[in-house]
Amino acid sequence: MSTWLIVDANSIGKAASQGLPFDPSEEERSVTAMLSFVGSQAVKYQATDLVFVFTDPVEEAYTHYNELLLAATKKAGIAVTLLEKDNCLHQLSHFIHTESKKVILLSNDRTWQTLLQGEVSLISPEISKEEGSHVVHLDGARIKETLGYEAESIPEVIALSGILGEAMAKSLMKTYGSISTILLSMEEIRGKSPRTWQRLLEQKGEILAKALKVTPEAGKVDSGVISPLSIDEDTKISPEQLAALTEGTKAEKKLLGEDAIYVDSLQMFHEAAKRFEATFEKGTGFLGITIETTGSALETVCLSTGEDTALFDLGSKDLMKQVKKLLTAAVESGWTLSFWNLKHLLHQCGKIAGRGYDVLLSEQIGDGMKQEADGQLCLFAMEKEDEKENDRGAGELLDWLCSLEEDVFSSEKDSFSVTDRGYFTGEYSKKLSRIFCDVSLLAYLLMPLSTGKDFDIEKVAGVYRKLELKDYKSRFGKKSVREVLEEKREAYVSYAGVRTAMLSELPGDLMSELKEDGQYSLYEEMELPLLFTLYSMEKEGIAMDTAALRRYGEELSEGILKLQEQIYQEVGEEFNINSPKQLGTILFEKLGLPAGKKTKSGYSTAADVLEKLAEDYPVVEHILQYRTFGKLKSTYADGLLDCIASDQRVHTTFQQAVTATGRLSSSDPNLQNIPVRIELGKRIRSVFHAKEGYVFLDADYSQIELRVLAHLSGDQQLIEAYRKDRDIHRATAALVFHVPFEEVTPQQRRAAKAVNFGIVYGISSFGLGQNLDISRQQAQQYIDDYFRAYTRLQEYLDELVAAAKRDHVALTMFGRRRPMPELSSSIYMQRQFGERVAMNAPIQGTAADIIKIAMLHVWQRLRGEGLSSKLLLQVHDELLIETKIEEKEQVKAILDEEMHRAAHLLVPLAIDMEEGNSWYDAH
DNA sequence: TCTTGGCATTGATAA
DNA sequence: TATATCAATGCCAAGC
Repeated sequence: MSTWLIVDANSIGKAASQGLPFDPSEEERSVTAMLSFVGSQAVKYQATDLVFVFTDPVEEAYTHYNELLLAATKKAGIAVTLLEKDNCLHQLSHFIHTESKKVILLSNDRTWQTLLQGEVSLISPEISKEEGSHVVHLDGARIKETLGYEAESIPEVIALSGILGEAMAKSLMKTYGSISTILLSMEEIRGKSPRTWQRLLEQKGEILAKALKVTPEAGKVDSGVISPLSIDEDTKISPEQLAALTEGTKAEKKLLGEDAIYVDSLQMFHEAAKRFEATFEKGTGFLGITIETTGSALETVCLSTGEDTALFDLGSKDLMKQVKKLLTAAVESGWTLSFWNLKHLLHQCGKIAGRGYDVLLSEQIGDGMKQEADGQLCLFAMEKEDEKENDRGAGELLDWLCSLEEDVFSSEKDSFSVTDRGYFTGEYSKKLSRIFCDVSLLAYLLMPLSTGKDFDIEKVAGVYRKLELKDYKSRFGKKSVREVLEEKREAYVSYAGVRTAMLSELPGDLMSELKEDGQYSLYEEMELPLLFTLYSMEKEGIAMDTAALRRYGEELSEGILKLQEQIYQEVGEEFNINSPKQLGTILFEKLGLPAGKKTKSGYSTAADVLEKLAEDYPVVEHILQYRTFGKLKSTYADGLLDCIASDQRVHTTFQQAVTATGRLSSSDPNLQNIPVRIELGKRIRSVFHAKEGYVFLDADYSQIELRVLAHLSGDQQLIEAYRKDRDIHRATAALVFHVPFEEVTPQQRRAAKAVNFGIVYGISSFGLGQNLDISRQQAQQYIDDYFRAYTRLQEYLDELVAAAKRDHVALTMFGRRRPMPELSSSIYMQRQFGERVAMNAPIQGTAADIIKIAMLHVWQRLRGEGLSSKLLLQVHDELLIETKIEEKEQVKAILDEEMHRAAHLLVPLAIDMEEGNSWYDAH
């Protein structure tokens, strides 16, 4: 028996144009996508004949869409039939009965459900909150089990839905089975839901009429004559037509989830692998890889070349080996592997395989990973269960990834060099980028202001592919990968397929954008190689003296307790000192202290306010001390204790795609804000120590931002001061206050230093006044004097603002871009903010670029020269190296050379270097 | 009622 | 009403 596929062009067209996956504004693409979807269904069900039916009249809003569709189907030589809207069900029903064919209906119109019986089945593409876009397949035999009521009840359900809403209609029908039974049980319904009862009562007649209208018999009476579906012999689908149908754009096909093939046996894998290998041979491109994990095991690997997508269930070690083999083949054929966040992948593989650094605390892993399941990171979702050792070959994948990187490095260990642009280029980074692509870094360079939720793969696809994709959370809610795999396998395949397809397709788009922006070399030569440096730094971690940290915490606890007692006594009651609200009430109402600033919700109790009161009121001094102690205890003593892994080291995460200026940031824990200014806090640094046989070398750039500013502005006075290696703040004070260099008072130097900082941040007299606690006028005077001394600086800063206003972007020396939307704001304050940012971003960003270059060179030389000393931390202008004692002089020389030559400026780059057994001693 | 998530406040770093 | 971060605590509203 031949199989006919009858497509309800109106309803499917509507779904395609309004229900998304597709952009409604791009009707042509929607048509292509829809045709490809229909084609895929035709292939899937081996349809021999295909016919599009349009009901007449066509709804106004979709006229244009339908015209396009009509044209496209005609072009493809596919039969098109116009049905009368009022009796289309009847026409179809007639056709089905007279022709006795196997019929597959493709429609989103629920009234078509009434046609289901025998060999007739219905396919409806749907989009739901739970499952995203998916396909529902119904046939006569399965109606009861799927819907919960008999086929003949369908017209009644549809009629009821119009009055009571779909959910209520279905539930009533499941309970009572038919409208007549429902009407007989009115009293019972009245008890459960009076509103439903009332509506039923009011619209009884309406319901019955509606139900009649949606039966296949409807229309018969009116039209009398049935216009049959006349279908010519030449409507048979040729292979060419099918090929044309399934063309569509690749991404769109992925969206429908019909292209992804779920592979769960070794044999099927081999078949898929053959296809992939054939694709690899065709040429070069990108191969997207996403991997999902559950518990401590890899769960699935999804691969996509953009043309072909497959999801592999990692049920056995053998399969993992096969994946590796496949990837190797891809790399050997010149394919680039693209990952969303490669550093994260390396870490996860390491953890799963039980190597690298140990899992921190198991609870933390669970919680941390769950967040990522919400869609921030494409590659992993992991949950807290099943912590037992379960290596499904993940170690092998890790080995393989690392060996690729290792190969690249070792073969080129002497070839890197510093170019005239001042930063690293060379075969190394080119080879790296040939093998690896990190999409999160590409996206970051293009959109450095994006954060958190709007920085996941679905959103990036939205921006660069104009596709509206659902992320994990909106498709599967809070369900874990494992649950989803068990319950909604098809939906998951579709989800994974889309993401992976995007992963293989986005790099091209993003890279050409970057090339236009002039940022591509920043990616290839700086950010991508840095990824491996950061990975090894994180993996290395830094040793902690746990016992000492615990003692430190206990010491603080005692201090806190004492201060607390004292404060309660002085105030005369107990309250929560940590609550600014309660504290404000106590200080400014009960005790009647003079209130300073205010916040949105009451009195400000910030340190600068309290400090002014501390002299006169001892209790305020105690509160300030309490705050200090509390901060040190909760954030540093307790906080760090929670982060110590079983190797007695803490492994921070360096965020490479967070800041607007290009700096790195550090989290879990943040090791870039360990106290240093006050002695009590600085003591924490003695807990960070070098391991046996090693010593810390700590090098930091001296005033790198001001030096960058001197270079960029070309101000002769400032450049001279640095070339003569003078105390810059003192020199500034001498110029500003018109006194000889030797006679500058500490007070004057302090003021000059504050102005120097202020300049870097984008100066304002108010801000400077705040910082120095002087009047705004006084501060303005300082600024005027300052610019009189450094004449070129003011011009330069003005130029920066002007350029940013003109181009809507601020640039660093190395071409890193920081978009400047603030400057176009209609709000005065926003624009002011924008102006300061326009001055600060190039300076801070250039400094960030320079230290990244230095890091890369230092790290590469440490490895290249076969040393066992390891780079551990970067704190914006500082590098910390755990140095093997025998290697100390060599490492010192490396640090000195590479940090100096990271950039060639008009002023020297000065560094300070110290050594010690702990971070305390070395800084 | 109890838990959870988001916002505000505060303070640590670059120095 | 100075640039860039991360994290802890408290508070309050939403949701179960």
